[in-house]
Amino acid sequence: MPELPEVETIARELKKSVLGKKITEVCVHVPVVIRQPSVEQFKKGLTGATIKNILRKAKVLILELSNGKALTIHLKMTGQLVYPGNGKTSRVSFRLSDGKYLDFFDQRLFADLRLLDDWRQLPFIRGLGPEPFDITTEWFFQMLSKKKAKIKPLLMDQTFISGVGNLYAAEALFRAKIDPQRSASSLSDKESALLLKETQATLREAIVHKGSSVDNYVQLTGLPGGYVKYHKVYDREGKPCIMCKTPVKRIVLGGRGTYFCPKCQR
DNA sequence: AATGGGACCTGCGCGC
DNA sequence: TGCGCGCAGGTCCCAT
Repeated sequence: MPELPEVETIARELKKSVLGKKITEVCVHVPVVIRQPSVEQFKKGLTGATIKNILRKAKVLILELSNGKALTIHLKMTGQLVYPGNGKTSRVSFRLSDGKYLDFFDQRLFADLRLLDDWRQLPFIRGLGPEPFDITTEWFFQMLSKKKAKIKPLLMDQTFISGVGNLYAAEALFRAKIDPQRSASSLSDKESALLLKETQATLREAIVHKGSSVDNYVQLTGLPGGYVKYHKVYDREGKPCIMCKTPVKRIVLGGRGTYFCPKCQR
């Protein structure tokens, strides 16, 4: 599932390969993924526009266009962007001025493509909390101290901290040795400082390895990301903890599968 | 107000 | 072998 490191990987690759190119044709093979505006308006607004800038906010990709509009893409869980693609088997294909296709795939059709006049006004983006890279240890501690919620669902709450999903929340909590079931306000200043540090480090390392290919995530080239082999707890239920050999436990927290070491994480 | 659960969706893995 | 069920999770929405 694409989280901040996966989307950052794709954004960096898009900058290298499609920045400055013009969209010459838009093929919408599966209309349901176009959430805004109508499919006709979407195609009309994109065709002929040049990709002027590419950025990422949390898990959202933003392609700013020469006509002042922006294409936003939220991959949700199974979305993929591939370049160069074949322009045929995708949900949506963008033919570019180099004659190649930027293909959008999405097995489960949860993803969200929009063409917006002002992406900053998109309610989801307006509601995003700061990314883990943008806060200080003092600030983070203050934020946690006001929250009774369990720490792991809170880390995944995009209005609280943005960019972290189920996988990296589990990894960061393991590295900080914090039980995912603890109330956020129960964390000491030292624990919260360590959690922020490990969250940042986990995300950075995942970016270096171009993301985690669980489910469908692939890089823009179609190759898998390389971070899965560094996962310490995620999807390792019953396997020995890498630190103490205790079997990794899986529980459901906030409706999501949560992996942790019951001995190391307190 | 904050939290929990279902809906959205499809493919895969499991058990019978 | 084949079928049906449960599960996977990002976000929205509604109920409590």
